[in-house]
Amino acid sequence: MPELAEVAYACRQWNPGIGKFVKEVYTNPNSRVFRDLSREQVMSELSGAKLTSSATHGKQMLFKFSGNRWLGLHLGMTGSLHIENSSYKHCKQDALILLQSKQTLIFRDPRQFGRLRLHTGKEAPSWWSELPLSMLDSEFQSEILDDAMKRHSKRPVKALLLDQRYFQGMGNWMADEVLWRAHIHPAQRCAGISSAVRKKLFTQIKFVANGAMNSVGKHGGDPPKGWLFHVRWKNGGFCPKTNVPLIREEIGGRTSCWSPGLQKL
DNA sequence: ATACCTGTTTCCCG
DNA sequence: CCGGGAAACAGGTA
Repeated sequence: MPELAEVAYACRQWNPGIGKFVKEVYTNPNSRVFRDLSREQVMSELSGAKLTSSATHGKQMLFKFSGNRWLGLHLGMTGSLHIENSSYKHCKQDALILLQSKQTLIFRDPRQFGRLRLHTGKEAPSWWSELPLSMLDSEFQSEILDDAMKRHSKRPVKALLLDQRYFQGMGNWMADEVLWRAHIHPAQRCAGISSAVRKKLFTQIKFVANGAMNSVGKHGGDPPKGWLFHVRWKNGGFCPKTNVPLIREEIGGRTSCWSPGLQKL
């Protein structure tokens, strides 16, 4: 379930492995997550290396190993990280396994939309250091939203929110949550949004990003009670604010859920 | 059997 | 060159 806060939580699953050496590496020869690199290189570079730190930025993860090795990891649609004891036997969906003396670190991804990257160097790779500002950063301010909306004036606002160039870590459920709170219809074109409504939108982007980190990001469970999240997954849900039946429809290429009346075109 | 899916990249169009 | 949208990727689940 990998959006901003779920990625942060997933990343922490490997924390018990920090400071420990990797004895052995398993790579699944059939997994597409290796499409940008060679499995042989992953095995040779990570075998014997010590995991020294981990970090996330939006949906991206970066693990640092001794010997100036770096492993970039993206969970895609169905990726997940796990930790098991050292007698763990891999299953079909496991893409990468780092075997340590006391535990096994697992990257599992049945649908294989995730991806791995390798980098060697004193500094983190440029694709990481050049990522757009995080929504959680105090420097993430409304000008970013204003500029994006100006540039993409014809796009439905829902599609803009999902654009990782501007909103690192925003995913489908977060975007629906934000628009529901800001009372904006997901199909609304950016050009049709007033600066007053834009302000509300920015406030809710920050609120949902921070709120998700403080709930999902901490314990890995669901967001707080009352969030749209709990009722948006399937047809038949009701708006937590107005108790009116919700609408689900594809907008901007993704299933969107909104509350008619509250969010009008 | 069929439809659906918490993401990203690539390709095509204007 | 750009912005915008659809298709493709793949397999588990309902």
